[in-house]
Amino acid sequence: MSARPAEDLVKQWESEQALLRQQVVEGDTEDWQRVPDFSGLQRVGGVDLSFIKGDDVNACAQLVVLSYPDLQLLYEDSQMVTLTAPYIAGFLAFRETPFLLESLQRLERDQPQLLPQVVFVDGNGLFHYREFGLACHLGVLSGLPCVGVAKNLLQVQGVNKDEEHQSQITALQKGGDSFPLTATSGKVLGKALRSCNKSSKPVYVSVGHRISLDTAVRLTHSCCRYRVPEPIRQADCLSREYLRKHFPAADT
DNA sequence: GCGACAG
DNA sequence: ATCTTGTCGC
Repeated sequence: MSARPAEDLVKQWESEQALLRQQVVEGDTEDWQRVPDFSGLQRVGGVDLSFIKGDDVNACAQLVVLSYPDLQLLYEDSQMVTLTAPYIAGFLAFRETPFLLESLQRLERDQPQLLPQVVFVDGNGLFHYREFGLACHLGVLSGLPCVGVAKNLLQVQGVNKDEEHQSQITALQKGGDSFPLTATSGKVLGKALRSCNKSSKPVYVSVGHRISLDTAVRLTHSCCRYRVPEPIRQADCLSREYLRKHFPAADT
């Protein structure tokens, strides 16, 4: 009698995205975002989830807060969580957001003075099928400025990884160079950024919430020691470390 | 059937 | 996301 479960779920999720989408603030809202050296910015956050091999249900949700501009670790929180929602492209937020939000809420409860002034999210923001990726979702629900940084290009709204895209990547000569990811509509949904001199493979930056695209790109570059911005990289490293420690490889 | 598919 | 160490190159 019932339709395939995923179909109804996806429709429900689509309408929820459309509703929350209206709450995204696409521009700069903070004073530090408007000055060249980001003076006034002292804490940047990063979130990530790591999984145990062969297990897509149990994961470690990680939050880190780093000092800015030194990028030293000020706070870290690892929490094992049980994921219920499936991963469906375009709906990553429904799988991950609840647990990332809980991490931020624990911090607000226990050490509110350490709350980050901006959060880097592993995934896209407005650069998304319906312009509402994980970074927007977490931004709206937390109310915090968020930046989406994806390691792989999502082919959406007319943005393709074709020869044109490849040649644009080749033209990125040094860290900080970027080019726009423009939708068929003409709207710039994000930017491909060469985040440091060493890596020729760009990262894909887009607005999550309460920040402009240009500011997001500039800030991302300023937080990169390696290809992936330090807050996300630290969150990734620490969550994997946590899993290694608490769930050692179950070999013979 | 083929290709795409953030994490 | 994860499977995977050393290795070739700058």
